[in-house]
Amino acid sequence: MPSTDTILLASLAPGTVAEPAKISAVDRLVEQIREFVRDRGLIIGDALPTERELGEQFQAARNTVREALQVLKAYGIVEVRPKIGAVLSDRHEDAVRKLFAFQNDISPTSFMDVQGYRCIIEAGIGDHIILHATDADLDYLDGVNAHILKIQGVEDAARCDFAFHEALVALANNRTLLANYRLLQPVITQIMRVGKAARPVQIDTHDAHVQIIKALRSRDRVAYAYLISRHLEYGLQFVDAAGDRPARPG
Amino acid sequence: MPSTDTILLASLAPGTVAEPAKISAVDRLVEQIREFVRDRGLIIGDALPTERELGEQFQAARNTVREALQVLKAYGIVEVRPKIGAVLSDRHEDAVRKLFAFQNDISPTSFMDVQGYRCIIEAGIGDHIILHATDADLDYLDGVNAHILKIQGVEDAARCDFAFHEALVALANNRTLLANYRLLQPVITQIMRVGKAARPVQIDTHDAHVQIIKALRSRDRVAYAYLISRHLEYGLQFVDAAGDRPARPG
DNA sequence: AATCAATTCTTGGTCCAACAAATTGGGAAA
DNA sequence: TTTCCCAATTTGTTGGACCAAGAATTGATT
Repeated sequence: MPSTDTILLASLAPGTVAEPAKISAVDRLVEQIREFVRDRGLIIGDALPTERELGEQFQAARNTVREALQVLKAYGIVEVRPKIGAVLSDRHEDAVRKLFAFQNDISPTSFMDVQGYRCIIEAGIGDHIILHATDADLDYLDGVNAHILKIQGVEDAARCDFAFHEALVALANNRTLLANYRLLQPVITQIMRVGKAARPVQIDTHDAHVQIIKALRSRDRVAYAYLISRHLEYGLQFVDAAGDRPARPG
Repeated sequence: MPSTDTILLASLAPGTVAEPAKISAVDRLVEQIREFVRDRGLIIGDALPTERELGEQFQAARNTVREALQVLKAYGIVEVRPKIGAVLSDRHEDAVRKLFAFQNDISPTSFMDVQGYRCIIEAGIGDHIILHATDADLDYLDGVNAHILKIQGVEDAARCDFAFHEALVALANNRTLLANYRLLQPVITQIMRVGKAARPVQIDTHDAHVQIIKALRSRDRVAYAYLISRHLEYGLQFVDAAGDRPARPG
């Protein structure tokens, strides 16, 4: 109820009104460099010209170029190594993820919230998976799931668990959804770490996944929705019990 | 199928391995400034010290401070106004959105994809809305919807339309979901613009929304799922026809 | 005394020059 | 040919300079 009050204001507010004139040299450079990359068709791993060359080419001082490169670096578009120069990077998604992560500080309530989100998504895509997934896809899911049993550390277990659920979401065959789900990777794996630290539950997790895959194989959407919900709520119990106040890293 | 091949590799890859030593002065400054903000309990709108003062306080040259500020600015944490200085900003979400936006540049396929995502989400949250939404919430939805008829421009119409769907998603009562949905705001409103430019469909849109709200009022989840799906597919037709190759802005 | 205009001062925006550190490449020596 | 060392190039960082614009102060006028 309180949240709904702010919705209209937030979305009807002027929002991002682009200021017309007065573009700073740094912002201009950022755009020019991006154009440069686009026009030349540069690809991941290719190196940009040196800072001095960029400055000469775009009529800007080296400091200005450096400020622009810092922005590009923050965006995960380039990665600059001493002596080599700035090379095009594929860390863009990481940058988005990192940035997105600092938005929701990890707190018990956000744990619950994220788990609720997963429940909505993963339960909701059942029909789509059943529609799109081939037997080969489900075999692949089995393969991913099999890794879980072969793993020792909590960290690796969490990563494997996430890989399974990520693959599940991927089967809905929607890039936007997958991208959004991946944004939550740090938070989700954190939830998994906490859960798995409470007690070793690899076997339980594996079995739950097996049942979920079985439901998908038999195209049983009701069973799938039930099993995935139960599976997610199961994990939530541990979080709720053990992760009441998760230690803040750093 | 091709996408699934990369999933495991992507998620099992070493990922973000933090380089142990050799933290740059700029990164150190970024962290120090964030600490400074935390420790002082500074709030949105508060001003940071001047660049010269920051440099003196943290033993760094002004150029270095500026590079750090560029990073903070890219993150949407600060907004620096000439003469005023750097002030704490709440544009963090905008930064995430902007960053997320230039990942998927708008193409017909991504139009389809985003619309598919919306279908999954908005149809999937029916149960949650029915569970959580009060009559007051639905009245509020009616209010948002009413704006659509009073509006002329395509831009405003798109914004209003988005506001309705955003409010709908908000009723699922999950912050994570809402944040994720909001990330797509630029893309979604773009879709709406294209659709509404094809022909003025305010009345159709309004009526569809009315029906959706009615379904929610009567707690009819089947009707809701049907209506929302049809509504989204309806919009998709226009996109498909008119927005085959949407003009690239800029 | 109050108000308004002019001046000064502060501050971000940009540029320049210089040095340190690191890595690369080539050249010299074995 | 191989190995080692030195020099050159490039990023990282610093300090300083100037400009433009806005804020603050000061002064004049009513």
